[in-house]
This record gives sequence, C-alpha cells and structure tokens, in this order.
Amino acid sequence: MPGLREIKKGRRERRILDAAGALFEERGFTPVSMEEIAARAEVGVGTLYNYFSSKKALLLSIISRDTGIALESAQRIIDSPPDGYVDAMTEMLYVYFESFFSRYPKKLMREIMAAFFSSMAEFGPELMEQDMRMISQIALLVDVFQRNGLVGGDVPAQDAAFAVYSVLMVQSMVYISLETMTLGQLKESLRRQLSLQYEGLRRRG
Amino acid sequence: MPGLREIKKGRRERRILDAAGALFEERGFTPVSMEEIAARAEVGVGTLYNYFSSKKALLLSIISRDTGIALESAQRIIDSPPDGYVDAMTEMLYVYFESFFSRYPKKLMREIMAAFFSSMAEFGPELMEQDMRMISQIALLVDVFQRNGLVGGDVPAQDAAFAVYSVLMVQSMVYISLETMTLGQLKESLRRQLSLQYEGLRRRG
DNA sequence: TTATAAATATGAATAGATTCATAATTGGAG
DNA sequence: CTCCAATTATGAATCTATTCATATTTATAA
Repeated sequence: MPGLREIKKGRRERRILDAAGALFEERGFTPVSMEEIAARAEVGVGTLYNYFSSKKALLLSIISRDTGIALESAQRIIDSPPDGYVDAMTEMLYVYFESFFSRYPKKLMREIMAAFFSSMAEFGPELMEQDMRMISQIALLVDVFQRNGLVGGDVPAQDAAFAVYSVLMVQSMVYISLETMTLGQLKESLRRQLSLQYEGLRRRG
Repeated sequence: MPGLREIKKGRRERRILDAAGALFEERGFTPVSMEEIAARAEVGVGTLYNYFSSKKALLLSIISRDTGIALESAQRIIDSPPDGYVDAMTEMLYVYFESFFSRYPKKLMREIMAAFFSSMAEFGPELMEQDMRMISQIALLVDVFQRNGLVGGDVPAQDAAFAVYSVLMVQSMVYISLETMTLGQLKESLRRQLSLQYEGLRRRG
C-alpha cells in the first residue's frame, strides 16, 4: 500500500518532469536554469536534486518517456507492413524519427545527443536499453520479410536490424546537424540508404 | 612577413593547445579547469578566451589536429589496398579508429562526442568538414573496387562511402559506450557489418 | 626617440549547476 | 494524541566557465 509519502513523491516527480519538459521544449536546454524549473514546479532548487541527479539526467528522463511512445507507434508498422521491404522499413524509421523530431527543435535534439554522450558513463545500461528495444523491434520487421522471402534467410535478423538502426542513427545526426534539412529530405535520404543496404554494394551478375 | 605580434600569437596558441591536450589526455575534459590550463600554458585565464571561444572549442581544436593525421594514415590503404573489398574497407576504418582511440580513453571520447553535438550550432560547417573529408577518402577506396569489378559500377561511390561511414560512426558509438569492448572486438564487429553491407539484405538467387 | 592607436593580456566580477548542513515533514510506537 | 527516527525539502555556500573593463604591449608615424 503506497503511503502518503510515496504518493506525494510521485506527484512531485511528475510535476518536476512536466515543468522541465515544457521549459526545455519552449526555450531549449542551456537557456533554462534549474532555478526556473524549480520555480515552475513550485519546489526548492535543492529538491530537484533529490529526484534527478543532474540537469542532464532530468533531460534524459524526459526523452525516455518519448521513446516508449515511439516504440508503441512503430508496432502498427509491424502489424500491417507495406508490401516492399524498403517501403516498410522507411516507414518504420520515419515513425521513430517523428516521435522526437516533430516535437523537439533541432537545437534541443543536439543538446539531447550531447547529454546522452556525456552521461553515458553514469547511466550506460539504462540509456542503451531504449536503443536495444528499437533494434529488437526492427528485427521483428526484418523477420516478416525473411518469412515472405524478400530478405535472405541466412542473414541474422539481429545483425540486419543493427545495420538498419545504424542508418537511423546516422541520418538523425545528419538531420540535426543541417539546420535547413526538412523532414521530407530526410525521408528521401533514409529511403536511399535503406535501398542501398538492401541491394548491397557487391556487383550483381 | 609575419611580425613579432604574429609570431608570439602562434607560439601562444600552440602552448595553450599543448597544455590543454596533455591535461585532457591525462585526466579527461570535465575534471580539468580552465585555470589549470592557463597555469600550465603560463597565461592568464582570460587569454584562453582570446584564442578559443570556449573550453569545448579548445577540445575540438585539439582533435581536429588528429583527424588530419588519420586522413594521412588512411592514404596508404588506398595506395596499396588488400585484395578483398571487405578486408580493405575494414583496414581503412580501423586506421581511422586507431588515430583516436589508441590515444584517448573512452571517457574522453565520450566528452568529445558531447562537445561535438553541443557545438554543432556554433561551428557546424567546420566540424562537418572533417567528416566530409573522410567520406570522400572512403569514396576513393570504393572507386578502386568498382574499377576492378568487385563493387557494382551502378552504385554511386559517394552513397556507398556514406554508408561505410555510417558503420564507422555507429561502431564508434558502440565502442565508447561499452566500457569493456576491446579494439579486437571492435574490428570483428566492423568486419561483420561491412560484410553485411557488401552482400546486401536482399535474398540472392 | 616619442607619441598614439590598435591589438592583446589579464583577473576580478558574473552566472548558473551542484553540494550539503539544517529545517520541516511523515509514519509509526507508546 | 505525542514523541521519535527516518525521510524529504530547502536555499545558502561552493565551484567553474565565461565576460568584460582595464592594463599592457606592439607597430607605426612624426
């Protein structure tokens, strides 16, 4: 039975996350001070540190909520995938993208990536876990196409999924680094890379 | 003719870079303060900011020196590449890796990646330039194998090179995120991904 | 050589994340 | 209900990157 103490704790944590999330979304990471977050959450500054070990941890905690949403959305692609492998996988990756990039501006995404790397030592496993889930989910889609014969049955699905994830990751980086790149261009770029990966580099014949 | 002013300026900049480089290599980025760097370079703290716009800029400036070295080393693979495509490309990427990873501990590499992302808005083009050079260099190697017929002639070399670069990038991230991964394991992983990329996912036959 | 302006160097002042000693709150025992 | 120990909240103090007004140095002209 959760006592009053637990309930309050949960409420506060949510209030802090909401306050920080709203502020980060509005103005980015660096320009928002812990003092502001504390004020908006109606809490003392020190209290923030009882719930999150650092400002970066706070940021990462927010986005891990979103990864959960991304994984759910992607499930519908697996349930009824487009016919072609490239089409299906492009859609799948695009769903992942949209979960983050339609909400957060590029500037914030860069700060998220930076936080990700600099917190790797501290949170290693938890941070990676989200990505592992994405890879496993991609593997499920690969498996669909292995069964209908479009993808070679000798290819380990996990390896293939990792390769696809690489495309996702690198295209994310390219997207956030080029201020002018649009989601449309990104999608095209994704398709191009996935197609190349599907066909392979080796000479046919 | 470079006046005394220019000469002194150059000397100072080098002294600062050397001091910072040595300290970062020893103890990592965050634990080293600007004050320490200034002391070691025998310069006032404020002076550091006349040469580098921030601590991160200082770090990135140091590693861009190393990218130059990486590009030079890789040239020898292009000049006399191993026979097989996968062997050759694995060696190529491994040379890039070694230029950074044999010198810097993983902890520092993470901080470099973090600095990279959070400085993207400020230095965008310059930062990307280094990577573009790597991609172009990889394209040269692709071209070698297109000419001898191992790689399909219809594949745009730049696209193929970008795909290879993706493997490099993602494997770098995996490597620095897993504290226990060795360079040997990395190389194996590289080869595996490059091989998959060469053969393609599509069913053969 | 001397004077002047431009370029540089410098460290004290600022700003913001994090720590930590202290105060307030809670759950449970008597 | 009252008190105690454990938990949690709090903001003042600390630690650092960064800024900026001031001092110093350099190049050039008279």
